[in-house]
Amino acid sequence: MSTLTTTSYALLGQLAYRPWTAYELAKGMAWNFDYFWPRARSLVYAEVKRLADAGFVKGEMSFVGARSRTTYSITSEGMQALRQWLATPPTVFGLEMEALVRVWLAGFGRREDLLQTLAHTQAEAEKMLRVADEVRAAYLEGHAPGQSHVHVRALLVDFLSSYAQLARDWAARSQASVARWRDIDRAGKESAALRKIRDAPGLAAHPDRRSKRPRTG
Amino acid sequence: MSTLTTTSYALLGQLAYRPWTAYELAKGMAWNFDYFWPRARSLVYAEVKRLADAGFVKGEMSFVGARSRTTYSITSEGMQALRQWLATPPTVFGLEMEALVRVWLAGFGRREDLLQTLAHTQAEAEKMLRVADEVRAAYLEGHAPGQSHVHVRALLVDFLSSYAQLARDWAARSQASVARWRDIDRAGKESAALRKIRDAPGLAAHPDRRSKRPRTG
DNA sequence: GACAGCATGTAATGAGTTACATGATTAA
DNA sequence: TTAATCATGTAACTCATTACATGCTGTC
Repeated sequence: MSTLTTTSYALLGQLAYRPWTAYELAKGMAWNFDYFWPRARSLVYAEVKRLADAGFVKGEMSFVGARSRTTYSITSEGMQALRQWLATPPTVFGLEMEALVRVWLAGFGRREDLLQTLAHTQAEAEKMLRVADEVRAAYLEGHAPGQSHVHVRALLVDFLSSYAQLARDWAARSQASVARWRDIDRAGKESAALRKIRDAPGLAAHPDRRSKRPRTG
Repeated sequence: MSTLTTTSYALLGQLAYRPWTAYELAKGMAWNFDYFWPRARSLVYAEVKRLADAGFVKGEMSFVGARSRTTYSITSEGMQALRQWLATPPTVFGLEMEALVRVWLAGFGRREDLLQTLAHTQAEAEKMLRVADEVRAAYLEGHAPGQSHVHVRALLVDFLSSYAQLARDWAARSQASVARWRDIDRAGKESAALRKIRDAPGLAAHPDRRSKRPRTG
């Protein structure tokens, strides 16, 4: 066990609250991290075993009928490792968004393909907003699973809701643009494109871009 | 060669413009896709070879001194595969953002660790905004590498700039919140957190949330 | 008593990364 | 002529995924 991965720390973090069975951990990974650190269920089983080998968690075996089940809890070494990691700077900053790859390549496909991609993105973003609504309601009503950490979870909710809204709005306005095209070719679309590029947010603050401005194109 | 990956299609897409050497392809991957489909340089060499084995691209070997160099170009089968893929629905929608994992776990670390994570995120987002500024300037001046596809690239620029702005603004306002804390514990921070959660965007449109509203908390 | 769904994993495989190696080119 | 940088890969490894296997539990 040379170094732990971000996934390892996500698991350690869940175990820092209380002991979980492997199955519960897998469910928790999906519920808590899927929108910003998605991992397959089966990886959890393997990873928590690595953590046990390294002494950061310990597993207690019990039985359900003839079947064994392991409940894991964090050790003090595990807590220490978690605390140390939290003090290091983050490494990964980025998206992984296939839809954007498709947009980059859109010129080689059909206009309808692009519209489909955008519609799909909008639908996914709206699903995310609905999930966010439920999570927000749970916190506001005081019975969210992470209620004891509301003050930090609020930062997450803020980011994820804002992101989902951004994705939805972008998909919607992009669909509106593309819907006005009659094909995927460039001809006759440059000036609108350049206007969009000019109006995109830059490093300087643009408090009310996209507001009505004199049409000078 | 059973199935191609998104990375394969990203490469095919670059080759759809013109032939490239493996080195140029690797540079292009970094330049064009790093912000939404980041992949290691070495993967490009392996992947383009797979594409050649499958007949989707063909490589032409030449020499620079004693050293060989391969220039790849797309075949008609490759173009066809690309077009077909563009007609399928996208699969992946999501972030992969370590910083958010750290926020989720922040309660187990120190307040300064959280501030560091947020500052790092803000710096990265600002770097991204600077890059976006350069890209936008290149398009507006008419000499961007992808100028012939401005009309679709404008959609990308729109998304990425908006995303970078979102990340920066979130990091900034979150730092402001956390700066007001004296420790990482929950005590005394609930009501502000709940206010933040309530004000986060939901499925319904909130055109001017976060505007001044009567303080009733 | 069977069928659906929950629970608990293992096996095989692959996509992707880091580290290494080394030739060519350019500037000091 | 050395050092830095650009160019062109290969090798070893691991993180992660998909597919499979199988036991338990409730219900019709």
